[in-house]
This record gives sequence, C-alpha cells and structure tokens, in this order.
Amino acid sequence: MKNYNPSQIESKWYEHWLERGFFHSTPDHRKPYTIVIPPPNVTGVLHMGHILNNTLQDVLVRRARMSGLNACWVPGTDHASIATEAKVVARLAEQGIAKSDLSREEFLEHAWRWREEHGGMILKQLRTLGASCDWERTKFTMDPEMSEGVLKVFVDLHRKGLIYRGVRMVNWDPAAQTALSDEEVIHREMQGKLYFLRYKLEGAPLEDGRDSIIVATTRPETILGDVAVCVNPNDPRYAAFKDRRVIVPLVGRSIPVIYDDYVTMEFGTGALKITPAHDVNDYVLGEKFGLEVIDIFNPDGTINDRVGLYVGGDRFAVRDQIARDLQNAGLVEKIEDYTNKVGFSERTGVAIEPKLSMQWFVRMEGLAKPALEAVMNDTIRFVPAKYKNTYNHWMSGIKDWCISRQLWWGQRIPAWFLPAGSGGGYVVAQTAEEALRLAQEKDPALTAADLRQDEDVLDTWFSSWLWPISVFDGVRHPDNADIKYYYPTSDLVTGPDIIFFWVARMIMFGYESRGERPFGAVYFTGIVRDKLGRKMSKQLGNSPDPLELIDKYGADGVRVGMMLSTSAGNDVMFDEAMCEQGAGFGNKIWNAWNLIRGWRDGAASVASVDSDPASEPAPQSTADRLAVEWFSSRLNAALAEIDSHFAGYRISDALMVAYKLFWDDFSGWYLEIVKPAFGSSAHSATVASTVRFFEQLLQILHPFIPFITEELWHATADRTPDDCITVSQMPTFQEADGTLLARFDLMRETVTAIRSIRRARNIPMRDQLDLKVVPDENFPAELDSILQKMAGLGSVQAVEGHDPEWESFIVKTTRYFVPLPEGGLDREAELAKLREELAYQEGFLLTVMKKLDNERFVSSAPPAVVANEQTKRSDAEARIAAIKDRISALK
RNA sequence: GGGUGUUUAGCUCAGUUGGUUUAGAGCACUACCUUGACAGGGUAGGGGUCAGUGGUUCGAAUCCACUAACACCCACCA
Repeated sequence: MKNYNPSQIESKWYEHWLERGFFHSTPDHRKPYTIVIPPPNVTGVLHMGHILNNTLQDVLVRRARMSGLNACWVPGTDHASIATEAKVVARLAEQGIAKSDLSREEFLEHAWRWREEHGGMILKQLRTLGASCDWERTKFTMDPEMSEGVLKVFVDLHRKGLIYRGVRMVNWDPAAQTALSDEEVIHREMQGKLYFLRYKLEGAPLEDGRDSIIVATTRPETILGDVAVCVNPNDPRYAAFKDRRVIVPLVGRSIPVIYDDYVTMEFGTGALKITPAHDVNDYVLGEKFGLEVIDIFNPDGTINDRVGLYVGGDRFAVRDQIARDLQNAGLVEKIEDYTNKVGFSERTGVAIEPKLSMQWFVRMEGLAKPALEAVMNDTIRFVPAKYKNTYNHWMSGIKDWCISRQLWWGQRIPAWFLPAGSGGGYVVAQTAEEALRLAQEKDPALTAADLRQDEDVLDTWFSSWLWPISVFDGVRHPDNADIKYYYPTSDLVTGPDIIFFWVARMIMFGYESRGERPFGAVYFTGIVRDKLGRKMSKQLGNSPDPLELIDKYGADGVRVGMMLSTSAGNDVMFDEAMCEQGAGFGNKIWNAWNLIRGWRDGAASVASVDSDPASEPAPQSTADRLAVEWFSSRLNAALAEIDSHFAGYRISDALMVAYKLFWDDFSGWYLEIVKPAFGSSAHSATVASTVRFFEQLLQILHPFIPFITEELWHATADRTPDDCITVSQMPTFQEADGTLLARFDLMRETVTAIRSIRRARNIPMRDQLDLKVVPDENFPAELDSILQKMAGLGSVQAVEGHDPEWESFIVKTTRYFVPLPEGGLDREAELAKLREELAYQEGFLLTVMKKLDNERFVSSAPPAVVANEQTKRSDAEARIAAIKDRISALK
C-alpha cells in the first residue's frame, strides 16, 4: 500500500490504550506530572479552540509519560450555570413551558435530564483527538462530592469572614435575570444619542431670568428615578442655583440641586442628573448626600409601577417613547449623536443594567496578596511572561467578587434565614440539619420549617476555582493520598481570556486552601482565527467542524497541523492546508517504514537462503558505518534541541526540529546513503541500526502524532499488547559528535554544489562525474565514500593544479573541480559567475576588515569575537585568491 | 482615558543576555526530474534597505526615545 489511511487505525489504538489502562494513574514512587483540564461546558461541543488547547495538553502529558514521570491528566466538565440554564430555559420554551411555571425542583429535573442527554459529548469527542486523559478520574463540577466541597469552602470562608452579604450596585443581566461579576461584563462602544433635557426651576426664575437647568444624558428613561441634579461647586454658571429645586420633566417630581466636584464642568452642560438606583456613580453620590433610591426597573428590564409612568414598557422602547414625549412637551433642548461604552452580558449578550441589590461577595484583597507575589516572582511561571503585567494590574486593583446568582442551576447558597420573630438574620452551614442546630442556638424554639434557604446559587467560577484541588477530593479530605501526591499540578494550559475568571482565582484559592501554588506554569494559548485573521464564530460560519477535519486528515494530521503553527500567547491563523501538511507527514513516515521493511525482509531472506556457514558475511560498507555514526550524532543533537524547546514551552519549534530530523536528515540523507543498490540487499547490521533509529524517531514524534507512531511501533517488532510506544521510554540525550556533524555538513555542501552543476548542465545522476579536490583541512576526506554515492561520482582525486576546462566551486576554503564530459565549459558564463562571486567575497571581506581595522573593535570586543572575525578574513582571503586564480587560468 | 503587546521573505513565524561568514525556518512560488519507499515525492533556485525617525555603541533586527499602523486588556465622565 502506497498511501497511509489513518481512519482505520486511530480508533483501534485508542481503544487498545484504554483497554490496557495506560492513561490511568495512581500514586507511586515516581515523580508525578499532573494537568487538570480546563473543564469545558458540559453541554458544549468541540470547536477549534478545544483542539488547540487539548492537543497541547496531550503533547505535554504524553511526553511526560514517556519520560518516566507518572502522568495524570484529569478530565471533566463544568456545569456553566448561566449558559446551561439559558439553554434549558430555551428548550422548555420550545415545549411551551415557562421557567416561572415550574418549581425549583421541577426545573432542576429538566436540567439534569438535559445534562444526561447532552452532557459529556465533548469528552467523547476529545477521545477522537487522541487525548490521553485518565478517564476514570472524570469529574463534573456538580457531582455530589464536588458540590459538597463547594459548600464546605463557602462555609469555611464565611466563618473566616472572607464571605459577606450586602447591598451593592451589581451588574444585572435582565435576560438571565441574575447578577453578574464584573468579569462577566463586556464593554463595547455603541452609537447612541446624548439628550439635553430641560429641568424647570421650582418657584421663581433666577434674577438673571433663567428658569431651568439643561442636563445631558444618554439614558432619558432613567429620569423616572432621578432624585437630584448635581453640578460642580466651582462652576460659575450654576452658583446661583444654590438651595434651589428643579422639576423632573414629565414626572413632575421636585428634586434638589446639589454640588459636588465629581461633576466634570466640560462635559455636556456641566449638570448631571442623579439616579442612584441605576448608576454606580450616582449611587455613591446618593449615599454621600443621603438621597432616596428609586428603582424603576423590574428584574426583566421593564419599567415597574414605582412612578406610575410607562409601566411594563421595555427599557429601550421606553427610551424612544420618553424622548418623543419630552420633545412634544418642549423639554428637549437638543439631541446629539454620541458614542459611549455600554456593558453587555458575556453570556446572554444583552445590555447590563446597574442594579442595587443584596448579594454575596468574597473579600479579595487578602487572597490576592500571596497570589500576586507567586506570579511576579515566578513561583508560578506564566508563558508567555507578558501576561504577568495583565495579572499584576488586575490583582493590584482587585475588587470584591459577587458570587451569588439568581439562578437555579448550580450550588445553592448554604445560608438559611431565620424568621423575623427570632430576631432575623441568617446562619451559614453545610447542611440543613447543621443550619437548624445553629439556628436553635439563637432561638431554641425554631424548627426546620421556620428556616428559609437562600434562593440563589453560586457563580460557576466559585466551583471552578477549586478545580485543581477538588478533582483530587482535596477540599473534603485535605490529607488524602491523591491530593498529597498530585498537588501542586504541573502545567495549566488555557486561554488568556479567562486569566481573571479562573487562573487568578485558582491561584488565590490554592494559597488560601493549601498554602501552595496550584500549578507550576501556565501556558496561555492564543485564539484560533481563520486565515483572514477573523475570530472563528458560528455567525461567520468560518469555523471548520473539528470532527470533519479529523475524518479527513486523521487526528494525527490535525494535531500536527495545529502544533506547527502555534506559539504561546499568539493567535493561530488556522488554514486547512496545515492539516494537509500534517497528514502528508504521516504519509512520509508510513512510506519510510515501507522502505525499511523491504530491506529488513530482504536481508532476512538473503540470510536464510545464503546460510552457507563457510562463507564469511560481507563486512558493512564504510559509507553505511559512517552514516550510522553520523545519524546517531544528528539524532542526539536534535534531542538536545527538542529538550530545550520543551523547557521553554516552544512546542511548535520542538515539533519542527523533529519534523526536519525525520524528513531531511533521516529520509533525505541517511536513508539515501544506506539505500542498497538496485538488486542487492542491505547489510544486516545497517538494517538493525536503521530500524533502531526509526523506532527512536517514532518515540520522539509520538507525543505529537500518536496514532501512526503506535501502529508502526508494532510493525518494527513483534510486541506484546503491553509493549506500546505510548508507555515506552523516550530516548535520552547522549553526547553528539560535533566534529563529525560539522564535517558531514561540509560534505553535504559539496554534494549540493555538484548537484547544482548537474542541474545547470543537465547531467543526469546516472552519468558519473569525477571530482578533483585541492585538499585542505576543510576537506572531509573520511566521508569520501558517502560523497561519491550521494553526488554520483566515479572518483575523487587530490590535485594541485587545475585545468581551465574544469568547472569549479569552493566549499568553505576547499577548492573543487569537476571535469565536464564533453562540450566543455562555457568560459564566458563561467567567468561571469566567478566575477559575481568575487564581487560578493570582496564585499564581504570589506565588512570584516572594517571591524578588524578598527582599533576600538580589536581592543574592546571579546577575544572570541575578534578571533572569529579573523577566521572570516582568512577564509574570505583564501576564497578570493582561489577565484582570482581561476579567473586568470580561464583567460 | 490608561496599559500591554505586535510590526522581519507572498503567507505563518523563529531570531535565546547586542558580535556565528554583509538576515533564518516551514508553507507557497519558479525551473527541472516521473520505471525501485513516498508526485502528499526529489533536486536546484528566486524572494527581505528586519514599520519609520533619531540616539547609545567599536558593532543594532536585537538596547533607548519618539512616530505610525494593528491587536488585546483595563477604566464610573453622564
């Protein structure tokens, strides 16, 4: 079979690995290598971002597993409270059921059923990609024991005073009808209007005749909640309004004019309307001046009956309506176009309404301190490091975290309210029974029926921030064997978009809970974009279906394609052509084995037929022996490079080194050197070395391209089902022979030069050429046999003089000549070529001499640098002399 | 309004504390090569005043300053 077809073998090997339990980890004497997956939404489906993120994790985990570490990759899913609840609500709506028609219990039943049907699909899809997760450890953030841990943390933090309840201005999502944390609000620039509204003065006009104040606002509907007009005390325009009151347009309410230097005189008219219920700043001013708070909205964003106007109208419809009504009433001075930033809900996409409400918060300042230090002093390494800045900035100005959500899908807040008759207040406890006990300490007459549990659930991220600990049950049992062995985890691979949501909070909780970092390093991936640089999205339809890609190119192909084009923190410009390249690489490996297998089988049959004990086995050829020595060094040099790339998390560079090692050095040079002449068979020692090299290459490549390497691992030898590449020992770096590598490169350059001559003069490989050389220290005489084979030479001869009819070239300082068969040399062309070369070399020499003639360079540059320049000079001078010599010979 | 990052070949990117033959890789491109692993292959080759300006230095893609374009993050000016 010529071409490799991945689909048939990929599922076979994945099942085999699972069956053998290779991905399952339990604590043992080895060093652990742990990754916890960033848990995808339980109802999500695989997209390209997951492919990027999880391939990276798998590469790291597989490499660790092959490097003698006890690798453990914990998979799982997130309950994603808002997103999932929204999906369930939408599905219920399709069936004609409103959420409000259901009891909490009934709704949760639907939600759990939804999860049973659609949940975990994404984890199955990850298997197709080859993800080597320890599936026996799969967790869901709402598993009973995970939820128990969440409640325990809530109770603990509350007892420590790190969780409190209070009335604050929060971000209200009118679609989901819940509060959101600051991080869940996305600000976008919007084209809006700035309305200039006239607030008539109560009582007599001013002495100068003015009878109103013009106020600029982007949200005219909020005048319903106006309680004051504020101006800057230093603003002379408004000094005369001191102690006066104005009338809210349409509403007719009388409100005071107050003075505070918060107001910018330059903006609008310098007068600001104050609506404490619906603007954060207004709320602060309201508190300062003891103003009333008039909340005009229902939770769904419609106008409530507080004022009695526009009742039930949607906030945006009312905005337009009220603007018209104001205009009709002659209370609009003017309307200008205006661009401002509006907050939108990350989940539902609707405009956020600032709303005053009672919520639960986590006090962040104390938690942030050790977490900030750990990142800034690289106890936790950020890759790339630029995210340290972002992190520093956020952590330094951190605000308290609103953790209550007015939803049902999630962990219900473990707080129980006491009846007013018992003094009110609440108790926080892990269970209802415990809560009752605590309540009875306050009032012994209380029964379970008297207690009312808080209706709200916790922010999803309140369970996520425990993830590196909770997946090992370290919240409920901080001293269990798993958590002690696997924690702190090794690497976290995630996107920078959740650095605040998740990464920062995990670090904070890690230190709070265990006094230790949750992971050693965080690798931030970029965003997957299409090749035009656009973010992939459903709306644009520019996101390929990963499963279709895998079907087309194989998981191996998709993985290689993805890994070739990713560097930490940089966006990936995804192009399907990369997958093609990945699949092509698989094919290359497949066919290389095809060739080697042929030699092996050929050698075996020769040996069995030709088993005359009297005949001495032929010795291995010099070329073969040298090729084996060289490739051994080449492989070791590459291993060292790959190690260093991995140490710096330069995954695509590591893959590129392996790719070139296989494609260029192994396939292009090594195999071509040892390839037996047509009709003859390979030497058994060469075959053995070649197979060993091939196996080592498979191992190096396995983390990136796991399936085909496993398939071929089993082709190179008879192996037991447990002898799999995925649990084999990665070759370790041995000292490479640097001299040999350098000499081989000189030989390669010589071959290339000769091929170039063949190309220019149309001399096919089958026509042997003779090579003449003026040997010097840069002539790799010992590699003569390889040179002859690769360049198609009949002989290599040392000469002192040269014939003008010979074609010539120089490698480093060595002069080579090739007598041409017939027709001879085109002298003019040859001279032109030589003159061009001479001009280049002289130009080059000039730049070198410029340095060497400079006293200050010679005296201040390090000796090694100066010595190198001197070598450059002597080499260039030698080349120039040689070229001049040739030119004069040709003339 | 603040902050961070990016700007190197047609495309995607390397270039590690300034000195490694007057800039590299992969892909794409051009020419040529089809009986012996692989045309998803092979060989050879073209292509860049390292965004701009100024500075530091014996020496700058690399360090500094400013400018421009783009990207992202943060922020309560209605």
